[in-house]
Amino acid sequence: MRKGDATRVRILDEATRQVAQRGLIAASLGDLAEAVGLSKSGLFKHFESKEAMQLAVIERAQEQFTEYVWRPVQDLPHGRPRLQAIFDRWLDWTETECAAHGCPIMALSVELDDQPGPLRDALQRGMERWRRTLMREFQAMRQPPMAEAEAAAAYFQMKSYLLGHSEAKRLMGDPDARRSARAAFHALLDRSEG
Amino acid sequence: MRKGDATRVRILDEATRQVAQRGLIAASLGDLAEAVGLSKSGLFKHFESKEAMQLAVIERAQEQFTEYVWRPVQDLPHGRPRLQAIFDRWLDWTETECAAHGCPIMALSVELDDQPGPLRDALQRGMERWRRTLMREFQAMRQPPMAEAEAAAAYFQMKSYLLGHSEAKRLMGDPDARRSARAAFHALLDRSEG
DNA sequence: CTCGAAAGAGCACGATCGGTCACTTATTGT
DNA sequence: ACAATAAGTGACCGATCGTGCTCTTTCGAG
Repeated sequence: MRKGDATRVRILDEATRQVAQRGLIAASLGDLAEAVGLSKSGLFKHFESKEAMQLAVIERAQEQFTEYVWRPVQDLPHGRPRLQAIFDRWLDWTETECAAHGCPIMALSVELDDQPGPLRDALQRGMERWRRTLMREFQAMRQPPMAEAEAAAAYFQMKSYLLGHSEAKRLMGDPDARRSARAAFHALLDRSEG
Repeated sequence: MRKGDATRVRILDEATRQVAQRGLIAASLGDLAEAVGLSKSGLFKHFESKEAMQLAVIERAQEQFTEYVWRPVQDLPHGRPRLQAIFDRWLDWTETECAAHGCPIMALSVELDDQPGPLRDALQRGMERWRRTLMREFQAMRQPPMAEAEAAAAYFQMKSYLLGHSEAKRLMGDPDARRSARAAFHALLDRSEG
């Protein structure tokens, strides 16, 4: 039961890459098996169905994101220092980690946003948790903490700048994308500070 | 030669819907033919290949967007009034026009952003033109016109809010998405005004 | 009205899709 | 070390993919 788990992770990591590049539907078991170095049926034995694998991919992608963006900042002080570090780390995620194949979470977002079901639910759950986390960081910028509505507005803008950065950088090839995003975000932090 | 053109438009409109929902690769000629009421080969005669059709879909989607967002505002005064109208119209595009199947342009953006070739080029071209148009509107907010770099920064934020709105509304089902986006955008306009 | 051309139907192709099954090989607990 | 079980293989299924081909229907210019 131990070797199987290692293989399963290898499959999911490769699947995450292919999903980021081609989307959930277009990522085929055949290509995936070849990339991992397994036969199609050998790979398939690790999952009950393709949808089960897709679900696992969604969880894995969010795990990777958390590992990359959240882990390095979780010892920083709450509020502005942590928010700045998260933002920069998120930019790195988009520009470096996802440079070759795209961001799996963004690919999933666009693909699943009009497709109800357990897959979308899993994605929404993870993103909602992450949103609550970031809102708490905004609230911690002030003493007493800012109102929930204001934190929600701040989160909306932060997330927007990150989406804007991704499009500008990845699709449009804008070399100033990172600078634009950071400038906008720092202005937001200034506005949010008491 | 006239009936063929009408059919071609019917095909492209339906194809645009399917591309918005499932993506370029996953939108199949079989389903498309059935939805339009043609045989697969009858439909195929209107295009040299699937890629040629995909290219036509990209052009058509941008045409639809321009028609919906730009046309109704082009008689308004330059600067703030027109920008406000564009933003609201764009929100309508996302919330109403694309409610059922998603925004084709956003689907194309995510799918093509790491896939060089004529398809991505066509998409980039259209979006760059639209960006220049919006930047000119920002510049027209001031006398003398604001610097190009500042207009670029303003455009970046505007586009970001629209992306944020789409994700909040469509994926997360946030009922406040429109309000959040409008509030952020109006604050941006205030900041941008001389 | 006629006739050539355009529009479309029907069929078939090789490839690939997700998925199953019987079988062999490798790993693990005892 | 040995039996039990997990991991992985290969052949195969029906369905569907994009794309040709030939044939029929429909249209529009003269």
